[in-house]
Amino acid sequence: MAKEKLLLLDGNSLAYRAFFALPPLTNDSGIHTNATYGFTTMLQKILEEERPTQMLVAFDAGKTTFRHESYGEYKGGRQKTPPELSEQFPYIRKLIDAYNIKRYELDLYEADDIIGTLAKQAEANESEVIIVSGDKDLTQLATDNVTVYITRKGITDIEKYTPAHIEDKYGLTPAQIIDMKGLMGDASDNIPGVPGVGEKTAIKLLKEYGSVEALYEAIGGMKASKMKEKLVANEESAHLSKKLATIFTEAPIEVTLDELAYAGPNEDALLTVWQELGFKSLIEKSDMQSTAQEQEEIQLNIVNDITAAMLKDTLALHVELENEHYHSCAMLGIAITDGVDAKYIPVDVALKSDAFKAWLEDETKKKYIVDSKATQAILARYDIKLAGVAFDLLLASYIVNPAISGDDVATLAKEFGYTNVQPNEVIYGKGAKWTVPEEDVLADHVSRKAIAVWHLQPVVEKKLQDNEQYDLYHDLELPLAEILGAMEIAGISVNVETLKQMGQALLEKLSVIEQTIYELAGEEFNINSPKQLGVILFDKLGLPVLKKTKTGYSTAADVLEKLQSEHDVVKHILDYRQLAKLQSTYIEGLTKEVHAEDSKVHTRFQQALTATGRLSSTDPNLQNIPIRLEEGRKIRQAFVPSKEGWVLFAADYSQIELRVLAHMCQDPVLVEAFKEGMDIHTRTAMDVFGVANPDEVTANMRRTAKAVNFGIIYGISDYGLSQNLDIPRKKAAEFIASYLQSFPGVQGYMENIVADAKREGFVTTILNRRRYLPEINSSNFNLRSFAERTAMNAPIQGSAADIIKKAMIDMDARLQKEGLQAKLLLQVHDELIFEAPVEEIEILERIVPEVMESAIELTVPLKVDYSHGHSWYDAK
DNA sequence: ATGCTCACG
DNA sequence: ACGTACGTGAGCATT
Repeated sequence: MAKEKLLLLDGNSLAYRAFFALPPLTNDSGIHTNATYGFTTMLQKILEEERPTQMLVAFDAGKTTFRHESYGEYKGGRQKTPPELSEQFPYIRKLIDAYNIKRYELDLYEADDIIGTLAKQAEANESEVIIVSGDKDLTQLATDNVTVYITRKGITDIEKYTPAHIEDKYGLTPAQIIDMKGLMGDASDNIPGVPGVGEKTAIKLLKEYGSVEALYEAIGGMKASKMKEKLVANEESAHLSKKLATIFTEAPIEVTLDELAYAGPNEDALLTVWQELGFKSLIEKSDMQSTAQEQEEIQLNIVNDITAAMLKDTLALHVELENEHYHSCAMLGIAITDGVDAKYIPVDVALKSDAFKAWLEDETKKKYIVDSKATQAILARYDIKLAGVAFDLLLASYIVNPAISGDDVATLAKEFGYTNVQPNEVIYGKGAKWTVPEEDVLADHVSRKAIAVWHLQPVVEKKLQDNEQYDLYHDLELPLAEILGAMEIAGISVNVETLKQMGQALLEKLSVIEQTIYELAGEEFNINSPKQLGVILFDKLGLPVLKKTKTGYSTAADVLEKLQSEHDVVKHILDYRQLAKLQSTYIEGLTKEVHAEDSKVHTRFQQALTATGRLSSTDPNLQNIPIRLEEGRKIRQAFVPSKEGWVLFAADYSQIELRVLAHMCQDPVLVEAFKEGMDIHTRTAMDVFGVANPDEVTANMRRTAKAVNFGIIYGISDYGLSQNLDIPRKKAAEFIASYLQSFPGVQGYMENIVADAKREGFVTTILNRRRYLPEINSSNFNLRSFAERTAMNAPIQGSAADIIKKAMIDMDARLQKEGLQAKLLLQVHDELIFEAPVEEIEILERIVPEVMESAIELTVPLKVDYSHGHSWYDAK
């Protein structure tokens, strides 16, 4: 018989966890759903990952348990279960039933005891057992066959406690967890323990004595101390606490293991509960949606001949593509609609119609499109210059809420309550199963997309108007899409030969370093594998473990840097890492992206992706080409102008984010510093360190001040700063306090922006871009803190993005007005890269800074630095 | 598919 | 006490 795998869930604990981890969601009928939703997602994930053969969810029974007999105050002083949670328990039971999972509760016993008892029985049967709970007490049950999963931060993130993990984490055996509880107590269960003994002390004592009993036997020999006094005075409490914390594994349960067989959910029942609770995303994700998503009939003609009458003044247009790589992929089909009926135009029919091409290029013929940039780019490959874009669903949705994910029309449409279009996955399948369907199915799908766009245009534009974001969408993002399209289509030339030579040199260097590492390590292994590297460094060579990841030892650069003095191999590994990154990502990866026809790379700028309003760049990412280290920076020598006699011209904003901050907070010292053109990090150092004269600021003071400035932009935390500067957290906290005292305007801004976010649920940028922060009022400290830091950072990063986007639009207009050949090629968050005939450099040096600096007027000046050269490397 | 690491602003 | 800097994308190893 195949080995059984038993999954035991602590129902109460997980429901509580889910309730407090998630914001207070409600469904359409006003029922709270955060606990049910969290519980469901956790369950889905664990079912998917573990595929158990047996399952049970245990619940606590009534108020009193056998523990109350020995200790009346057990779980005393607990806050009453919030009513918002109580109302969800019936649904959780319903959900469990719909999954066909056994649930069980037993009078006088807690869920822990049921779980402990069953785990023990199953282990005797040689089953594999997994226990899932939010309560670390359960870890005492871990054995070689029983793993305890404890949720951490949220509910789907799980820490797996095996005996080895417990040894690693606490230096204790699972059984000693009970002793630990006995000594330190547990406030949430009102278990007293020994006052004054916390986790650290408890572990120390247990490492020395082994158990509570052994400790008290040996206590006579312990040298006199405050701690000894406390231990002696509370001996009884320690023994009682240990008893209370001990999970009872002999509970008189009436279920047997054979009753726990799990064979999957009752899909109909589950779907019904999900619908009742309003779990739309889960319904959509599951395979059960076919029953859920009824599609209405549409009017559709497949046309073989395009007539003038079809090409109206305003139409929704959808060009369906094979995949997202619109610079290289094929078109699958085209649809147009005026909302009444749809016309599906096969690609070959469209391409041979001059009337259709003329319509596409006619500025006065208005088009409503999902993704105008993709459409512009694909048509450009057939020498068609798309004009007259009057609506872009992707951009409009993104401005309404940048968190709206995905570029699939169905996903976007659903956000606005329109469901009469299927997700791509349903039509094409995904992964290896992807196929283009029969023409009638394809025609229907593509037409539905066009119809969706037509219907959504007024809906989404209205929403933009209501939010006072129409201008941002219409005057900034929409024209920017066309400019980005032109940049992508233009591409940037890459000298493949240069890359190839660099690659050769790198390979030689790498193989030398590789051999050195093997020699120093005493064996060959895969240096690229953090797992294997960890074994070599920390097990074999015995280096101290300073940081761990979820899955093992951390071998990140900041850790290795601290280990350099411990062993010679570390330095070589750092070198290897640096060069290997260059080789794989920037030599090999980039080379693969160069188009053979024109020797250029054509990135795609994602305009509707980031949470803050920034762009991102893919295939290849041209926004993370190395610059900080010289070896990497040389990669930029391969980026060259596309024509003889041309050069690359680069212009970047100096300190744009800090200037934005100065503008928004109006702190007098910060504003003054920028107005006077001071070095801002030096100025900050003067204030933080209380130095009156810039000359007295040392390099180290400036470096610290710079880190503090970054911290301010990111939403400061003492821990973050301490990590960055590798200083004690206390020291970091002092720097921050000193900063905020010197710049009270900044402090006020930070406080206000967080308060605004808590009230409104979102923060905004200079041009009224929004970022919603649903977790800002969470009772979960981590979620809330993250949202608070985001509230501080998003307006700064987002406003900087607004500014450079506006500058790109102004710059495009200016280049046209001046009749220049210069072309904008790239944007890298705070810099613009052009190529131009060398004769135009003089004029660019005048107009580029002028346009960029006046893109949006702030109360502090914007400053732009610029340079040019025969490669991107030389434009420095 | 996911986690780790590392490249950029 | 909690457990962290903000925003991205790509390659590799591993499951």
